[in-house]
Formats: sequence, structure tokens, C-alpha cells
Amino acid sequence: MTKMAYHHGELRQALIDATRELVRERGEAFSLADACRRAGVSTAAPYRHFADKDEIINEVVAQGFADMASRARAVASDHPTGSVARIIAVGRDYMAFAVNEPTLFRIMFTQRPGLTDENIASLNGKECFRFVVQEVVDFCTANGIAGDAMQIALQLWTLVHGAASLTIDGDYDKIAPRIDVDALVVSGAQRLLSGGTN
Amino acid sequence: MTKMAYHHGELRQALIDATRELVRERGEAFSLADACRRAGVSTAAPYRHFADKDEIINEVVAQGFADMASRARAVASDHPTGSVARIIAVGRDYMAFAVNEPTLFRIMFTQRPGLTDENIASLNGKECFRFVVQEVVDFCTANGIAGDAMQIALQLWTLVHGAASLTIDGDYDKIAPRIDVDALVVSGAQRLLSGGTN
DNA sequence: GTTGCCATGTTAGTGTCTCTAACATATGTG
DNA sequence: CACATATGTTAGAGACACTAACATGGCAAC
Repeated sequence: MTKMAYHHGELRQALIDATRELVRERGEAFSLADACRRAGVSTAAPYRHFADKDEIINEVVAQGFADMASRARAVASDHPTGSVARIIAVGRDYMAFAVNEPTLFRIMFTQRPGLTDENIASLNGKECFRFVVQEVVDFCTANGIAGDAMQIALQLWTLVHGAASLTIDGDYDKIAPRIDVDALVVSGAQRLLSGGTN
Repeated sequence: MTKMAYHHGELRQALIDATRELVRERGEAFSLADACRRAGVSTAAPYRHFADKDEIINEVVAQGFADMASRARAVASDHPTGSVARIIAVGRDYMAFAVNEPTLFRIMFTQRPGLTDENIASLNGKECFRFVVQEVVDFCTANGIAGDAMQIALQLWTLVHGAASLTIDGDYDKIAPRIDVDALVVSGAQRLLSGGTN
């Protein structure tokens, strides 16, 4: 268990963790060099584990999506399948995630060069989206909601994602200070679920 | 009209324009140094007109919002006041703007250090949002839509903004390739406008 | 066990970037 | 016409991403 001066042993994960912390603390202006200092290695060390900075970011994003998905599953399991409460809870958790780690949330959802369809960040993202959207589809089919369940699911996702984005970027405040975003989303969700037949 | 070797004459605006072009062409990875080369000046020249890089970005954002607002006004004026077509047209234009200049769109809506409530970027943003939201409020009151007009307006904005974000970041493709985003938004908007009374 | 390979660390260095300091020039106002 | 000031320059500091060449130590074959 002795930490040898030379070989770190867990450097790969240590750098991923340090980067995620820096993203929390410093926002977009995080640097790989800072992560190295935090992990106690030289600034050249990361290149034994990652091709470039983007590859570390992709790992951070992948873990972000894994966290988001596992949180969503945990929150969903607190409510009966097919209930409105379950959908609402998942949506609220989506927003809480964004508010809690706004810069990570932005990075997760922003297209970067070097982000292919097959890498882990994309795969975890797909998995996460699939769960969220499937929850809504299940609800719609279970409750006989009029209209295309998939489309309604995507509309709900879009609404919640838009609300999360506009919240963490402070854009709501520009037009309507002290707005109740939660009420806005819940009311919007109900309208989307109870609306017309198209 | 002779371009003197020393004094550029229009450097401030030239740098703003060059930066916006670079944002279009290179995405987030644009550099001030590149904008200087494009404007034909040294890399120290910008600091006679701007305190730092963020101040140039704020100008670019301000002009982006000015463009967005003027486009929205132009598009709205093609349709009768209070018509659904008018709302839809403004929403479509919002999305077209995002698709046309995705990186600018992201920068416009992302909180940055150095972005205060009083600077031009924020003011133009407010003005732009106010127009979009007011359009919907006007529609709701003119057509006797049930519910809080302001809240419905914000819900529509949220939906369209979410759709724009998820589109330009390629996130829809991860779960539902070849989705018809326009239909999704139009249908969602109709549901939001025709929904329950809460 | 010893030997040697190779994974994983290091130091040193390149090129780029933002921003500053000190200096240069041109413009327009008295 | 003089010169103050706005606006440009060159030089350089400090940070960063990334590379090349070298060092070390764990592990596998013998």
C-alpha cells in the first residue's frame, strides 16, 4: 500500500476525478496542468493515459452521464411505475443535476471535436437519454395519453433541458427575475401530457 | 480613404467582425490572435479597444442578440399580430439562428465571468428575450388562452430553446436519429397553448 | 533469483495564447 | 505649427497543450 514516488498506480482515474473537481470549481477555465498538480504528477504524465485533453473530458462526461443515469434510476424507483410523480421526479433530478454541476452539464451536452458515436461519453449519453425518454414513453402508454408517446417524451425532455439550460445560464433572470422554474416546468409538462391529439 | 499603415481607423469593429467569423469557422477554439491576423494588426492592438478577450466576446454576443432581435421582428411582421403563424415563425427563426451559427448561439446564452447585468451583451439579450416572450403574451391575451400568459410564453421559449440546444449539439440524434424537430416543436407549442388551466 | 522488457513516470523544450510594458507614430486641436 | 493623445508597434512574461528523450521500477521468462 506504500505510495511509490514514481508509479502512481491510479493516475488515470485520479486525473479524471481531479478534472471533474476543477470543472466544478473553476468552470470552463479548468486546465489539465491544474489537474496534474492536484494529482501530484508532472504535466506530461496524462499523455501516458490519454491522447489529449479532449479524451480526458470525454471520460469526465462519460462518468457524468453514468451518475445522471444512476441518480435518475434511483429517484424513479421511489415512485410507482407509470405515475406522474415518477416522471416529475426524474425531471426534477435532471434539473438538480444541472444546477449542482452547471459546467459539467454544459460540457456533457455540447458537441466537441473528437466526440464520435462510439466513444464512452456518447454511449453513456445515449443510455442516459434512453432511460429518461423511455420513462415518459412508458407513462404515456400506461395512461393512454393521446398522441405519439415518443414525440411527447421528446417534448418533455426538450422542455426540461431548455429549463435547465436557461436556469444555469441565468437567462430567465434577464426577463423575469425570481421566476419559479419548477412550477413552470411542472405546469408545462402537464400541458404537454394533456394537450391536443396531434 | 487611403489605408494608412499605422492607424487602422475601424479596428474595433473589424476585430468584432473577425471574431464573429472565427467563431463561425472554428467554433469555441477561436483565438484573439487569429482575429488580429485577419484584421492585419499586431496581437497587442486589441487592448487599445478592449480590456480583455471577454470584452470582445461580449460585443460579439451583443451584436448576435441585435441580429436575432431584428430578424425576429422582420419575420414577425410578415404575419398578422396575434396569429399562431406569427408565433411559429418567430420560433422557427430562433431555431434557424441557432442552426446557422451554433457556436455563437451557445456563447450568447452561456454565462461568463465578466458578464454583468449592465453591459451591452446583457442588455441586448434582455431586449431580445423581451420581444420573443411579449409576442407570445400578446398572442395569449388576444386569443383568450387559458392560464397565465407570461408563464405560457416562458414555457414556449423554454421548449424552443431546448430544441435549439439539443439540435445543434447533436443530442437528438443519439436517441432518435432523423427526428423531425420542427414537427416536434410545433406540436409541443400547440399542446402548451391548448392545455389545461393550471 | 536474476535479467531484461515495457508501462509509466520525469525533465526539457516547442509553439500558441492572453495580456502587459515600453516605445512609436499619426491625428486633430490649440 | 506644436504637441497631447489616441492608437498602433515590438518585446516579453507567464500559462497551457503537447512532444521527445530519458529514467525507473514492476513483472514475466528463464
